[in-house]
Parts: sequence; structure tokens; C-alpha cells
Amino acid sequence: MGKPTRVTNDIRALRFAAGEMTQAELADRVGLTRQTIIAIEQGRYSPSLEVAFKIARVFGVPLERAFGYPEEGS
Amino acid sequence: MGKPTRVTNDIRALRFAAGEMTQAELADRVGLTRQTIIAIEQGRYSPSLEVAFKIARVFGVPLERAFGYPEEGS
DNA sequence: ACATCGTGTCAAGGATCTTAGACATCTCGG
DNA sequence: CCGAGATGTCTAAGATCCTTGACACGATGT
Repeated sequence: MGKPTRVTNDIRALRFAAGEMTQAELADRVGLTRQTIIAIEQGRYSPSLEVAFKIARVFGVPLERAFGYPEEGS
Repeated sequence: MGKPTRVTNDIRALRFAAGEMTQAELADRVGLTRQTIIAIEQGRYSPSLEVAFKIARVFGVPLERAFGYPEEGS
């Protein structure tokens, strides 16, 4: 078990907003496996920066719209 | 030998813009080692998304200002 | 000449991300 | 009922990121 990541994401919402796009389809479009999408979507770990960029591009949104990081200090 | 990353970055310029900040100091502020900063700065690999967020925060800029990803298609 | 600082290299090991395959559940349509 | 699609779990292995420690080199200052 890796440590839980502090990185958050909105990709489930983005998938539905993008015409009910399925996890398998997203995985295919991004060039990843379905497993990886599930794990990221659930916040089990944070993706590499490269993968994060690819995902954001699929939805046509800026990276910081798809992924978030909590404020310092708290 | 990992594969060379497509992710680009501006952290060297950002360091100098932030008062001649040194690699060691940046590493310390971000909570990484100096080695990691060097490798990222040279584009030898792309950092994790979490690390990318931390670096951008140190400079007080949005993530996409510190890191870039080339356009699709070519 | 000597010490110090900033940058860089190399190698080995630990931590994290990603893949592959098998399998369970739920829902929906025939 | 039965099959198919979408989501999820588990395990094991491979790839990438990150660390530790040691050492090299040029520039700067005493």
C-alpha cells in the first residue's frame, strides 16, 4: 500500500460531461490501461506529470482543472 | 536509462527570477533532494504530479507556467 | 595554495506508478 | 434466464521516480 496521495481530481465528472465517456475508452484515448484510470480516479495514487497532461488534453481542459492540490499549511 | 520525457520546464529561469535561488535551496523548500531537482531541471524525467505541484507552489505560479507539454499531432 | 559554493555525474537501492490477467458485482436488454 | 458492458478488487511483475553517498569541475574569495 502506497501512501494515500494529497492530489485530487475531477476526472469522473469530466468523463460524464464528455458524453458518458467510459473508463475503458478514456484509458484507450490516453494510452493507459483501465486499471490505471480506476486507481487515479479513486485517488489511490497520483499519476506522473506526463499522464496528467495527457488526461487533461483528452478533455480539452487545463491541467489544474482536472487535478487539484490542497493549500499549504493545513 | 529511462525514456526521455516530453515534458518541458522553466524552473531554472524561475529560480533565477526568484532571487538567485539555488538548486539546494529549492530542493530543501520543496522537500526533495538536490539530485532530483537537477534531473527534473534537465528534463531527464518528468516528476510526479505531486512534486510538480509543490515546485510550482514554491514559485507561486500555476503549474502550467512551470511545466509544459508539447502539442498533440506532431 | 586552500577552502567553499554551485553545479554536475555515477551507481545502487527503495518507493511509487503502471501493466497484465483473472475474477466478482451490478445493470440492462433479449 | 442468459449474455454483454461498465466498474471494481486482487496479485504479481515491470518501469519510472526519488534518495543516499561519493566524487569531479569551475568559479570565487582569503
